[in-house]
Amino acid sequence: MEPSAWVDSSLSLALNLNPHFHSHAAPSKPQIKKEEDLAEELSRVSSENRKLTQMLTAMYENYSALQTQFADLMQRTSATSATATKRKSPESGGDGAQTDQSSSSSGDESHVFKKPRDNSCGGRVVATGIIRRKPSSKILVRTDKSDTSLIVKDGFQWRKYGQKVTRDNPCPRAYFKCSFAPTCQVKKKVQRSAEDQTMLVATYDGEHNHLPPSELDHGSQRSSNLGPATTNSVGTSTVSPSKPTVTLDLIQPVEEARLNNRTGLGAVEGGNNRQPVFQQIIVEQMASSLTNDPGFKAAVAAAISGRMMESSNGSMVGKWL
DNA sequence: CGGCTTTGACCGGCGC
DNA sequence: GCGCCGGTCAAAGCCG
Repeated sequence: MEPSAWVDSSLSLALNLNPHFHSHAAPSKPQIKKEEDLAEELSRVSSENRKLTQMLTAMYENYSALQTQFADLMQRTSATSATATKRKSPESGGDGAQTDQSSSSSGDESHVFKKPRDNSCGGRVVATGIIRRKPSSKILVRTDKSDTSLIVKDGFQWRKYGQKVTRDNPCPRAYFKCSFAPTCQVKKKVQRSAEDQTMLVATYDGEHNHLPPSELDHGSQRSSNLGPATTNSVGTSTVSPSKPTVTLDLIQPVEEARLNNRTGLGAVEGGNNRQPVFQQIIVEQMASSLTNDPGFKAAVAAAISGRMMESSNGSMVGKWL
């Protein structure tokens, strides 16, 4: 399945950016005319604001639908693998996402707790998501075919400290440490998927003990993003005009679901029945994230100025600038 | 010159 | 004990 096919993530900026195109002939009473124009513009801006809010809400609903579908898929997968694990199948090498979940995440666990094979049963349980003793998450990032780098832009600052070719994948695996805070011990591994080489698989180990640099720059107070390796829930990397990537967090939905249950912000048992207040918070965060992003501002400014140049023959530029 | 990447060497765990 | 493998170290080189 192609996630990007389900969610239309394109943000149309084709708004009505020229408020004066339906102005009448030269006014005889300029002052009144100006007030009328201002009122008209105000109502227009309000309606566009509503449009944007609706778009954000729609985006959020698509996101929730994806999460629900993935949670269902994971439940079915774990149900089947619970029976499948009775017969040990090392290196089944099958479907990428599924094998990643079962084999490599248990491997990640083993490296942190230094008791890798002592409790192989425990490892299996961990892999199915019933017990998670360590914040480890995995994300898949679709990249351009021509992009050969192993860089996943997630809003954090990473220093590469190693690269290795592993046995089960001809593509090298890169090892990164968080370099933003010296005390931050978060690591991540990035490797191209063996099945689909346009997909980067990033595995995060540990928790950041700081905000993402981009968040700090903006003075944002969203400390809730300190979660497991902070897989940039809604704000950080979604605005990346230079690289049209679709990020699908394969672990976070489960984690977030539990968090929501704890905080009472939303229930996820068996479906997508979050409370409106949570939706509103998400929408507000997305909007805030967009408005705080200098890149987004620049893109909007460029779009606006472009439209102005097109439709106003240059005469209205002065009014807008 | 400092920070980052590259890359071969090294280390520890595990299976045989 | 030996070899394999994944993960890490650290020296060398690169770059702004």
